[in-house]
Amino acid sequence: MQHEYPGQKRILVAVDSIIFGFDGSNIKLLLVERSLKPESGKWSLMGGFVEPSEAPEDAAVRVLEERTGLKNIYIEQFRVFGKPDRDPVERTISIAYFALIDIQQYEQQLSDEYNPEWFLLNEMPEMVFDHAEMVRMALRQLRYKAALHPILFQLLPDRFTIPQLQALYEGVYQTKFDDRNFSRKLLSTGLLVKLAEKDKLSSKKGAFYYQLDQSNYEQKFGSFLNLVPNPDKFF
Amino acid sequence: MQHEYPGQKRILVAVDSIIFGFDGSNIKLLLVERSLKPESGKWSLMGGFVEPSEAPEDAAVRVLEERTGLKNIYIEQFRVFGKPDRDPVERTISIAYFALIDIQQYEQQLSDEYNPEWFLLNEMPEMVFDHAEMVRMALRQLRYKAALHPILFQLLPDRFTIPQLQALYEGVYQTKFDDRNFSRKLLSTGLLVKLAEKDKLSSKKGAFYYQLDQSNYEQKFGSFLNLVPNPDKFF
DNA sequence: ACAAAAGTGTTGTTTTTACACCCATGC
DNA sequence: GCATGGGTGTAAAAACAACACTTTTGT
Repeated sequence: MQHEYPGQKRILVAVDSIIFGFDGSNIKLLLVERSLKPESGKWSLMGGFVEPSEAPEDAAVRVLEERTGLKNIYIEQFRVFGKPDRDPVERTISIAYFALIDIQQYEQQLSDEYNPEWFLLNEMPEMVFDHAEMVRMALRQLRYKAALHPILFQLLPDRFTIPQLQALYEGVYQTKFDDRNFSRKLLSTGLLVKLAEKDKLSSKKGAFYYQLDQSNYEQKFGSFLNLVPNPDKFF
Repeated sequence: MQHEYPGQKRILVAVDSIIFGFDGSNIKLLLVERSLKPESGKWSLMGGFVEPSEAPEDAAVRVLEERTGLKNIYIEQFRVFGKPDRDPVERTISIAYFALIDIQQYEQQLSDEYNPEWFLLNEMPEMVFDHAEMVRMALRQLRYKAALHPILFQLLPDRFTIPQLQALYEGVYQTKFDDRNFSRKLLSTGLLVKLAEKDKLSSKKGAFYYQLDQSNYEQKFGSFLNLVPNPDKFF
């Protein structure tokens, strides 16, 4: 590589992805066990280095696919972690992304070459470097963003019921919402298309399946919704 | 420098700050003229490289002070721009910050060693690299964040009147707001402390000066306010 | 006295909440 | 028939928008 800006120091640039999943009842995080010294045996986010010819976002997508086999997932730049000593091996700047996936879909696509594992948020193992802080901030960001935008749909399968969606929101915010108001609020957004079929597994009456109305979804994604009462208190 | 992760390529990391100011009537951006080839003569954000021993945020603060003499200003990480070809000289990843300052205060502190100049948003000069895109996204982000959080106070002097504040909001969103509702909304936030003195320059009746209630400000900063009606339409 | 800008009052509308109640079904 | 969620109805409360009107003071 030529160094065209002389006298400047180049720095290692990594990408790390905080991968949130939902199994129908709980929010989980996908981690891998670190094999290298130091801190081998601790758990780590999915990460890798940015190659010279690739944009950071492409690197995050590539690393995710290499490590898990996952393609076409929702990913969003989140923030940079760059304290000089955050990686004791060598100064490394990390661009953190957060990713949202449907765990079912993941189980099909899964490559377990690297043995990733899902962890509940309150049962997190010891993590390398500053990854615990990254997770803390990503969760905060997820709560912030999900309070305003219909982002959590990315965690559900194509077809889902309103009670499932509510369980998801309750998992993210660790609270109970009023079922009746929640479903009415959701339906009033115009984001959902009701299907003919019902899910009969989780109740006797059965809950109708819905799908996202894709065009409304894209159009309304930018605007502020209010699916979460008193969101402030969660940050 | 030792390369402890062998086989990985290191990359230049820069910081660039989008500096918003308010002169009492208009929002402006502070730019400098680029002296180096290529693209010399075009205008550039305040930027510089991250040193090996410094955190990116510290670099942004340092560069800002070196270039403008400004200290203690509001700065916030915004996003990373990292396309491989964004800087034609050499592959460089830029961490963009946005900064908010009171132009009056700036004029006192100003070091004009680098001849920075203020530009109106609709009179922007040709800019280097991808800086025009950075500005576009920063403005969007400013509008987004200011619709939810009382961030624009950073652009005003310590003491300010409600009509001044309204002019600022109207500048940011390029709209007129209803004066009467705006002031009532603001006062109801509990963020303001009324002072005894009035500003008699801009009207006959005179408008009372206010100050931020610092403790309420910090406490309520995280929660969602609603000073901007229909904010959606601005993104 | 008049104009001009500041800021308060009033009212109708919309949004949000809280909670009662009915619905569909498997057992 | 009865227990178990799913979902709709309703009414009170809160937030919001629109706009009339009063207040202050320089000329």
